[in-house]
Amino acid sequence: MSKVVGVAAEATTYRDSSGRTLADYPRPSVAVDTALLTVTEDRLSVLLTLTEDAARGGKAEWRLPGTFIHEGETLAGAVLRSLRDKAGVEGLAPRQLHVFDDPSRDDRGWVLGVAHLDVVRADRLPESDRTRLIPISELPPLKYDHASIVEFAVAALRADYRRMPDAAGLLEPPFTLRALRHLHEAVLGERLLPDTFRRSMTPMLIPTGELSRDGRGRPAELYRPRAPGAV
Amino acid sequence: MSKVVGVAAEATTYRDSSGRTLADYPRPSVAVDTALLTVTEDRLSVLLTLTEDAARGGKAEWRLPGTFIHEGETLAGAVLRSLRDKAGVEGLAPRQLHVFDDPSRDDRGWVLGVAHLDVVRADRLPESDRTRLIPISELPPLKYDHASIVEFAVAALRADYRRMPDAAGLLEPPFTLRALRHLHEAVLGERLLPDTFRRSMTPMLIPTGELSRDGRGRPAELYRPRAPGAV
DNA sequence: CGAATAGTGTCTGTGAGACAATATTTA
DNA sequence: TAAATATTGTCTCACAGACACTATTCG
Repeated sequence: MSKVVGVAAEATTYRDSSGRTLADYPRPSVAVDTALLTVTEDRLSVLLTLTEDAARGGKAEWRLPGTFIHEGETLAGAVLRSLRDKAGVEGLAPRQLHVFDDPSRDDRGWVLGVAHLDVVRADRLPESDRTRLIPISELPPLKYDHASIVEFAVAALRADYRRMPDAAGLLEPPFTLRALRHLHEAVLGERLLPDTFRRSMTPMLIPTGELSRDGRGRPAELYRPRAPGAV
Repeated sequence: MSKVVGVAAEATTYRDSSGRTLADYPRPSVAVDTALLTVTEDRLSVLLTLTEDAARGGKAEWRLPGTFIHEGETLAGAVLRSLRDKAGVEGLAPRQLHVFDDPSRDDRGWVLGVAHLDVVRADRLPESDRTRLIPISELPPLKYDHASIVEFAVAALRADYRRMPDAAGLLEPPFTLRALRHLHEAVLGERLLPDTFRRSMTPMLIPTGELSRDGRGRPAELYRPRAPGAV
């Protein structure tokens, strides 16, 4: 039998009931693609990059940052690596969304795509001519099934924000209820009543006693998120 | 470079910016494992199988049915194949739950495990000496991370049943509210008040006008599930 | 003082939980 | 008729939405 390159060494030790090893069966390439969401100028936005094809004379197309998973690496590790390499962002917490498995979804071959969501404050995203922050209400056509990934990601993030204050940590504590409400309005894409919002959020916030003196009117109290599960 | 066997043919056509093809990078094996849930004797149960190791003198261990994905096959296709081959069940609707990606989770090598949930009526599950239906409250130790998969699956199914009547179609319509309530009690693992349950479910049910004459007391009306999204 | 913003009082409607009453059948 | 089950009435509580009012600051 021909020699097999580029596969896990340990995979050659195990033999199944037919005497075959894992390496004797075809394996898919596995990619991770990440919808990196953030809020800029009160709008929920996603980080897009230009395809490499553009650099080689092909048509420029927008896509989500992604990469193929390496041996010995977790999916989250691959996501962090791709975000570092393609967007220059560090230290995030990727969340797995869905595996896209249509055998013909990638014209390069048999590729499973594991969609991820990650969230980061916009000020930690460096500007670049290969990447851009686009409001999710103004998405251009995306390559592969990346538009579906953005849909999954937005739905997941909105569910989080309906459940608790600043689930993704986009706000630096302590913050005012006004700032928190503006953030939620951006994420959810709808206006919220200040009094209803306050009453629904205060059980999950700890008042600091300090006041914010930013705006014109009466100073607002500053809050910190309460540890989830606490009374 | 050495010849590569057992990989997608098309994968050799595409070359990336470094001139490499997909086949030049190591790829993981991808397995699907399925928690096949059902209700027997008013208890939520899962289908377990004995590991092949047992047949070859190894220690007998319980696991979920699973298989490696084949080329050109979808994940759902692999799940259906594994359930047909290992449990003799046909015609289900697998639902993707989560990818388990710990590089050391499988001692045979680098294997990603895509956990799935599927649901079927117990009477369609043939008896076998290699498979068993075990109530989820009495699970034995499971191989790999299969105990986590069962947890994911149970949580997903319970969320479905909290949302709508018989989300998985375990009941043959038309059915009485009593039968539906017993089913929900089995899935959720808790008692439900008959009147509260009725009022929460009737908006999603269509009364047939027919009556059931099974039990002793006043006959119960028979209902069919309303198409989701309808008024 | 007046504008602006923060925060509270309170009314209303909705829906879940709970208990009680009524309805219809079989033994 | 008595027991069993189905179905409805209704009370209470909690909470979201909505509007109005009070509180505190800056210019």
